[in-house]
Parts: sequence; structure tokens; C-alpha cells
Amino acid sequence: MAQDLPEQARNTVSMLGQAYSLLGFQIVDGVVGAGYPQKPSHSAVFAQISPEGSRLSALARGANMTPQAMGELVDELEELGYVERRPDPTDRRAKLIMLTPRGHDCIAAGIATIQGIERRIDQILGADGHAELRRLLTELLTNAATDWSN
Amino acid sequence: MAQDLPEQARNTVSMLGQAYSLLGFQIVDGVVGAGYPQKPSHSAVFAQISPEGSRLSALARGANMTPQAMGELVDELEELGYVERRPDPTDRRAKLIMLTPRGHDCIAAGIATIQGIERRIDQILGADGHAELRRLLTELLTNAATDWSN
DNA sequence: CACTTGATCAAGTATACCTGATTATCAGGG
DNA sequence: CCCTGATAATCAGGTATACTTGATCAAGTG
Repeated sequence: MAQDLPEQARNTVSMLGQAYSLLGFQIVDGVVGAGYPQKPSHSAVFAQISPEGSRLSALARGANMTPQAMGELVDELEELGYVERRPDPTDRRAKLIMLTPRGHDCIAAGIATIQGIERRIDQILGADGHAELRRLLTELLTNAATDWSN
Repeated sequence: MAQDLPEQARNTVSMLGQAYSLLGFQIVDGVVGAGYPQKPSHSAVFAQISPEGSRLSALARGANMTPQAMGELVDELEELGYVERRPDPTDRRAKLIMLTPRGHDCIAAGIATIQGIERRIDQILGADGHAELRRLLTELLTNAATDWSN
């Protein structure tokens, strides 16, 4: 983004971006470091997949992308052993994408990593500071997303 | 990133990311909307270029990329009329990348857009809330960047 | 004079998507 | 009951972004 134009040394948006990229990369690093290789784009699958299995087309809609693009992500995750395609018993055209045990482990590693980062934020800001940060972000997201008419 | 793994509905990192992308896109939109077309990657130049002109190699180092890649960005900005290459009087190998008047206007539009967004944040969070958000982010960036030993 | 530095030409890589076309299957109307 | 049209997946190829490495050449430096 154009977040870091000069003479505007530290604006809020730029700080948000820095904080996000600093902490966000640690999530991927943490999960990969725990022995679960993956690409950032794979989270579009992990974030949505249901325990009972999800259809490719449903995942694609939810991630706002084409079924073809989602199919590629699922191909990669299948090769990594995180998901498998099973025939949908209710529709022979469809397949259900389901997490394998290893896929569940990968998600668990992701959650553990995130919790570690949240604890670290607690240490830096204090529990109160962290709660306040979350409150402010929630308020910002709620209002900036809706009435952006000014 | 893997920010949005399930059962972790709203973690802090994910909120930071959402806030950043929500507001960050508005910066590019604002500048482009003001009549200054550009790509997000161009900010790597605008953020660094000095009023007296900067060398390509210096810009590349500062943006942590190769001189070739930076050269391409400068090519594009030159074609858009934001910068020009002038021979460096102190070294005939080098050229100084300098902002044109239109380049200065573009930066001014960026600053104006950012200030508009900052005012909007003031409206949503109140001046005190905004100040508190910035304080928390600063603290987070300072400490998370340095001792990440824990 | 060898070596380094500054810029640039040319081509390649990785990521994250897209459109188009094909095939199998399903759901509703005549 | 079959034909039409929509839907599910997938094969194949394309596009945009943001870089990279390699090679060349002029100009400065010890």
C-alpha cells in the first residue's frame, strides 16, 4: 500500500500493517516450524472446512474465488496429506473435502501458535492493554466496514 | 496468513490484518481516485525518495530489493510522470531519481488521503481512543520486533 | 590496471489467481 | 421417461504482481 509516504512518518494504518505482517508471519513460521508445511493461501481452506466435509464449490464460494482456484489449493493440501476427497453420498457429482488426522493436527498446531502469540501480546501490553487493543480494533472494524460515507 | 483458523474466531492478529487491509486499500483508492494512478509497489519509491534526488541503488537497498527490480518501479513512475532520471553530477555512472512537480502532487494526495483516514479513525474511536490505539501499537511494535526470544 | 560500483538489458520464478471447455450428474417439465 | 438446463468437478491454459538471477558496459577507486 501507499502507507508509508514520507513526512507522515508513523501513521496509524502503517502501524497496523507493520504489526500484522510482523505477527502474521510468525503464525506461518510457527505452523511450518512445527512440521506442517503449508502456503499462506491454504488458510482459505483450513478456515472454512467443516468437520463433516465441505464441497469444493462451497469452499470456493466462501473464499470468494473460482472452484478451479480452490481445486488447486485442495490438490496441494491433499498431496501434503491434510485433506482427502471422498464421494458425496448425497450427490454423485460432488465430492466432500475432509480433514485427515494430520489435517486436524495441522489446525491444532495453528491454534497453538496463535495462542502463543496472544500470550506474547499479553506480556507486552498487559492483559488490560491487550483487551483494550482488541476492543478498539473491534470498534474500528465494525464502524469502518459499515458507514464509510463520512 | 493462517490468521483465520477455525475455533479461534477472532484472534488479535486476524483483527490487525483485517483493519490493515480495510484501511490500506482506502489509501490506494484515495490517491488513485484523486487522479494519481499507481500500483501498491510504487510506495517503495515514494516512501524513500529524497528531495535532492536518490540513486537507484540507494533506493533498492532501502527497499530491500535488487537494483533491477527498483529500476522497473522507477521506469513505471517515470512513465506516469512522477519522477525523472537526471545524471548525477558527482558520478557519471549514477543517475539521480527526482520527483517531478506531479510526483510531489501525488505524495500530497497520499498524505491528504491518510489524514482523511486518520480523521475518520478519530471519529470512530474518539481522539483518546485513537491515541490509545497508537500507543498500544507502538508498544507492540517496539517489543515484538526486538526481544522475540520468549 | 585490476577491481568494484551503478545502471540496465534480458530472461526466469513464485504466488495467487483467472477464463474457457469438457464431462458427469441431478432436478423439473412435457 | 426422457430431454433440457443447471450444477459439480476438473483439465488446460492464461494473466497480473512482484520480485529474482545472469550478463553487459561504462565509470570510478586504490
